[in-house]
Amino acid sequence: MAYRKTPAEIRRLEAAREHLVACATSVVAEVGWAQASVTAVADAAGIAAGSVYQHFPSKAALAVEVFRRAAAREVTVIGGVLQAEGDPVGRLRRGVEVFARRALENRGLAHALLAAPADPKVAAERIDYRRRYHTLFAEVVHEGMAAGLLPKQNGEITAAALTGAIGEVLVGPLAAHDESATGELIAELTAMALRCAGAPAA
Amino acid sequence: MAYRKTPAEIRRLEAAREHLVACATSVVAEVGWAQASVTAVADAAGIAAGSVYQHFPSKAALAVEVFRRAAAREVTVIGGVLQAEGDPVGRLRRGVEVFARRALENRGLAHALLAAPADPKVAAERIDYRRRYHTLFAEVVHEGMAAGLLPKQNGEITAAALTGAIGEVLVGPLAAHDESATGELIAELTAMALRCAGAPAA
DNA sequence: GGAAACTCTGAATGATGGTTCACTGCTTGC
DNA sequence: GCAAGCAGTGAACCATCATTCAGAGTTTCC
Repeated sequence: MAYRKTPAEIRRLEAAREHLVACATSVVAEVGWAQASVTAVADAAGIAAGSVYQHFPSKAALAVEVFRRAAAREVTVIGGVLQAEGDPVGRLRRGVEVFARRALENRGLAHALLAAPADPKVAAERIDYRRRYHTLFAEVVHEGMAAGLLPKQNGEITAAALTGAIGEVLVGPLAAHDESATGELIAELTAMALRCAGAPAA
Repeated sequence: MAYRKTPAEIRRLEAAREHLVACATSVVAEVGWAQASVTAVADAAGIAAGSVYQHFPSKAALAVEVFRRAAAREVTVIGGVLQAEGDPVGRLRRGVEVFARRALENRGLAHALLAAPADPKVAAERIDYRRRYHTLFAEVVHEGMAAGLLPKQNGEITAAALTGAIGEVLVGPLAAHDESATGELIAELTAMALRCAGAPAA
């Protein structure tokens, strides 16, 4: 017993891991999952390729961690908005707006989360990620129906539709490089979402 | 000049190519793009792996051909429905219905076209495929607005939203193996699509 | 029948990129 | 200072497939 990790050493290792995850996230946001090789990620973090395997058992595990962190951040934010106090329809509108704004502000990452080609493990995470949005939207839709603000409908289907609709509308602008007409885009997107859920026109 | 393809030989080669495309389509529908190796496809067609390269310069070229054929069939059918005579809203409803019914009747292929992980060349085709739906939906929405049946809106955004919404709603059931409640699914899906475009409730 | 030109075969080739590992150098506890 | 044990390195290793190619089998035309 001539070696035992001191607290400072543990902190240093954890920091290195965090740094790796952060750098990997940047690389993925910039070049997508397919181009984010272990070498590229390691280079970005300033370490050797082999060192990645001191923090993660495989490339897939690192990729999953990157996805989960980013996905959790988004879901938390949107969940907070959708589950706030007050009018369900207003919350839905605001949720869509925040979703779109955040995506357009961090396009690379949004594209990686929503649409960029990814290996199977990450694709599985993405399904889960979308399911979480389904759940959140379904809740609001159900509350809206209960409050008599939305017509009778299958909340789960509407929720899935909202997820898909918002994603598809944003994917084009996310891939494009011009930032024109963001305001109009968001206005039209929220209007569409409200119609989709059956909210009466303002 | 001691050899020149006879018409029968040309026909035989074309048939072989068609057969290869058909078998490749089946394989892709069954196991997805990622698992459809050249060997697997060649085996399914009853030829050697090397023979694939007499009909296509690369695996990617074959994959693109498979995608294009299947995509063109779907777009043609849905286009026919959406561009028929009569009430734009009715055509939209019917288009969504036909889309969903066909997808649920050929789940493997629908999944391959809509969602299954694919290599870049195929992914690019998929973007084009979805753009064709955008165009078709946008036309109907514009006609609906012109006829005063739909409220003022950005037709392109609604069209993209419809594409994404329908895809997302179907992807779950497409992956699942139970065929329960197909009727209700289609009914709810069409109702959602009409709300999304702003058609007044029936 | 036979030479030329083609199709078909499937094992060898090659490229890619994740993973390993022998080695270097640092940290720990005595 | 020193022995033990760990973190970090990066070149070698390895697995996976798409792709090639030399040879075998067919078809064509004289």
